[in-house]
Amino acid sequence: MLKQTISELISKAITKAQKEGKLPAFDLPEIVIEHPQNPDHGDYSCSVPLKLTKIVKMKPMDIAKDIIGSIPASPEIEKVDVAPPGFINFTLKKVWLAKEVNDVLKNGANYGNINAGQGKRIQIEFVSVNPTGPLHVGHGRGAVIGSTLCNVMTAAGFDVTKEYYFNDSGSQMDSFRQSLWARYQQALGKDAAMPEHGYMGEYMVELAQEIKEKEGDRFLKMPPAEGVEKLGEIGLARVLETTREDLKTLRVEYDVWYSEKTLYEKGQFDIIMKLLREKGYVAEKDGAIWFSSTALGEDKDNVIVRSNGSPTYFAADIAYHYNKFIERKFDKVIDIWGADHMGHVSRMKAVVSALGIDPSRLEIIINQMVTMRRGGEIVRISRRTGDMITLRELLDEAGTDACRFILLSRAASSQMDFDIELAKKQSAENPVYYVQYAHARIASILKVAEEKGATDEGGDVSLLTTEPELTLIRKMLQLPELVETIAQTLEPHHLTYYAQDLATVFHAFYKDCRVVSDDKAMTSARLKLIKAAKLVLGRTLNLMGMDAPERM
RNA sequence: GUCCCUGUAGCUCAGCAGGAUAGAGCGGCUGCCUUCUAAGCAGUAGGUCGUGGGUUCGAGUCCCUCCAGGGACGCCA
Repeated sequence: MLKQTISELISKAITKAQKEGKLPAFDLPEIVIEHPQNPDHGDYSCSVPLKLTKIVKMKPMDIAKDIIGSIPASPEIEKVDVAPPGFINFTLKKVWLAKEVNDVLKNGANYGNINAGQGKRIQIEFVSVNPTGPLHVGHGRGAVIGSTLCNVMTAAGFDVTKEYYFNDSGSQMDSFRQSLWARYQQALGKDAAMPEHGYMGEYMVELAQEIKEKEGDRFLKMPPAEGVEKLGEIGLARVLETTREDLKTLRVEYDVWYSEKTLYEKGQFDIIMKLLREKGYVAEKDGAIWFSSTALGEDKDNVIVRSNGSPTYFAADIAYHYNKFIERKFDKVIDIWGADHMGHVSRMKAVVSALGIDPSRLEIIINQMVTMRRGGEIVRISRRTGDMITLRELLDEAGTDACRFILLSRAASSQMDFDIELAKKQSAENPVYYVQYAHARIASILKVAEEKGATDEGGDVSLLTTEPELTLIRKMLQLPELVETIAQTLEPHHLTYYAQDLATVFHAFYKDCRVVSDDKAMTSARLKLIKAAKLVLGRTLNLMGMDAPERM
């Protein structure tokens, strides 16, 4: 990648200048290369001379001059110059830029891939909602961020496992079973009260009705405990199936669906209890067993086994992370949780280090809440009261691509508004259509070219010299850089901005440059360019999990 | 009360490990279709980056105070 080439060029130049005695000795700082906002400042810039003033005690402009004096000529770079107060600016050769079109075409659908991950194994767990009811938008947000991040990490050269963890044991599951049991009895015309903190949503009534129609009253004929258990199993399977379907519609699919229950059945829970006990992180108090997180700097200790003997959600998650790091040996684990899990972050990191695992191998992304609006009015969403807008409803109303784009377009750490009326009403003006339109437009030009017998064969890309053409190429070349940035920062929302930028420069090119014309040589060159642009646009949409339509 | 996230244009939000004149979309206003898709393009208006200090060559970005919105503080998950 060019960014890296330039960075190396500068560090070599500094070393050379040091050897020649122009610069004093010091350890090389990290050389950050960026794109100047003002195109007059060239294609790439570096502010390292400014950073060096503290260490070197020279004027930044002088440092910059010494550095560029030691930069050799290279095939990519037209000129290197110094600009006050101490920037080094690089301008690329137009011919080199134009030739890069061939590189994009050569890489095809793989363009943008890099090898930052070097095949390291990484597990990304996201959504992981209790299987007790339908998904809502907040879950959708985690799903879109997670699946997009998976796509990008794969492109960045990591070996990614996409995983959904479902809590099929524990007290919420009990509550689900009891609620379903009550609704089932009601569906059969019996008088039954809902449990106190039960799932009050209408969907439970529908689920009970559905089961009644398929299975009849057979659960009532069993001993009550068994009936609740068997009914619960069927209900759980049904909810999981719906979850899977909804996510599939959102274009989110997993490699592994991981059951909490198995952590007890297959022994991971016992192992972590033993390990924590051996390491002295376990205390007993009030009849319960606690993880001594305060010993690791936490605010408070946390219960892992209740006084009634049942393990907590925290205990299960410890066992699950033991499985991720120790048993399955992932190099890195990323958990994507909703804002309601914020309190869970620091104790999870603490317990991971208590197990002897470097906590920097665990990354946790918290996605903030989504506020739903219908027009100006805020709609509260709560699964337990059942007052909610489901993800399914949203997908049906606004479409997968529009939903994905909106949910992806904000940093995970920002709360966001999602106005359903706007999403529906504006669907024709939604940014996603702007991007897809650029793709469809290219497809349309290619079709016209084909009809007229024009071809890109033998096209000479060095004919591409005008600003709209070169601006388009420059933007295309940023995709690999973006993949690298996202792999580092774990912030996939930048893709939506890049996609819009790329579409904008294409539309500007389209306005200024006629592709299919009487000039055969130019037609061939530009056909190459737009084929490459189509690939990059398509890849960007593909990374975001969206369609790249041939016509609109 | 303690901890975490957020506060940037009328609205919704970017601003990538401090760097050159603070950006986009939507909305407002003015133009552009006999030419490959006008779901488009060009132009224009709109900001004391919540407040007050500090760090330094330089702060929307880092530190502290305060204000506002949201979230978490459970033997729920």
